[in-house]
Amino acid sequence: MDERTEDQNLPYSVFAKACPSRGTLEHVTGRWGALTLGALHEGSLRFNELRRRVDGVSEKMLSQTLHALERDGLVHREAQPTNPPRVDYELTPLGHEVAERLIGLIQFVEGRMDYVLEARRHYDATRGAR
Amino acid sequence: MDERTEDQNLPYSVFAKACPSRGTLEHVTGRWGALTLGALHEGSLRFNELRRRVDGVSEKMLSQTLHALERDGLVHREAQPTNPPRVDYELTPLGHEVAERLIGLIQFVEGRMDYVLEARRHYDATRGAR
DNA sequence: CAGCATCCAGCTTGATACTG
DNA sequence: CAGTATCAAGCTGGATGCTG
Repeated sequence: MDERTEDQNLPYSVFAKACPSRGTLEHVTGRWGALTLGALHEGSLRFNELRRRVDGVSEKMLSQTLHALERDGLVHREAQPTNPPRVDYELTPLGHEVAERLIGLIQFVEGRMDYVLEARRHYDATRGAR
Repeated sequence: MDERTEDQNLPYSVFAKACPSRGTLEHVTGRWGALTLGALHEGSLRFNELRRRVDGVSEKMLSQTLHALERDGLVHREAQPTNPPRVDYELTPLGHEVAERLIGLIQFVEGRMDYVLEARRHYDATRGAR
């Protein structure tokens, strides 16, 4: 059944369905999670700044993403009880570490896109045109 | 000018909506993509082996995932024209490099799950119970 | 400004059945 | 074994409207 849990006897394994790390990973690597972490890694931002920076995100998704990241302890929410309200979001130390690794992965992939696109061209030429 | 515009001048940026790296990243970090890369990083596997290893994946999703990764040049498909057919999947060198970074991220997060779970508990206690 | 609640279109996904 | 085809269901996510 779960031979996988055997060969990787890690405390929390994404390979285990019921493991909470699966969820956190998805918050981190999901489209909006990744972009949000990327944006906040450069500095703290307010809600609407973030919304502009992470272009294409809706209020709902940004709000949802921020809640998930905050709940996971990756983002800190600083609300000032002023009027109009001002809320700043920033990464926690852990959030920064996660963001660094994520950005590393992203930049690695971006740096190989030529190779990837070439592979795609080849794949499409061999598979499609036959 | 904001840095996003700069980003868009860079070769391939996930921050640009229309950039193909966004797609590749999603193949890599998506649930099945990540698990598939993780499984294959330990060695080549046949279709049904993979299916058993990546527990919970349906034929359709595995097939789809494999195609996407193969098309991106991360997975190599080795089909033998025997009967019954035998097909082996293995990571390409690039696939291994991507997998390593991805696994690094995953293990980092897994290693901090105690912190994350504690953050969740705190968040739920402060937000939920009011 | 900073959000939450609601609705619903559509994409993703999983089951099932079938092919080579 | 190694897939493809099809279809229904469910979840994702965007648009809209409203609150403090």
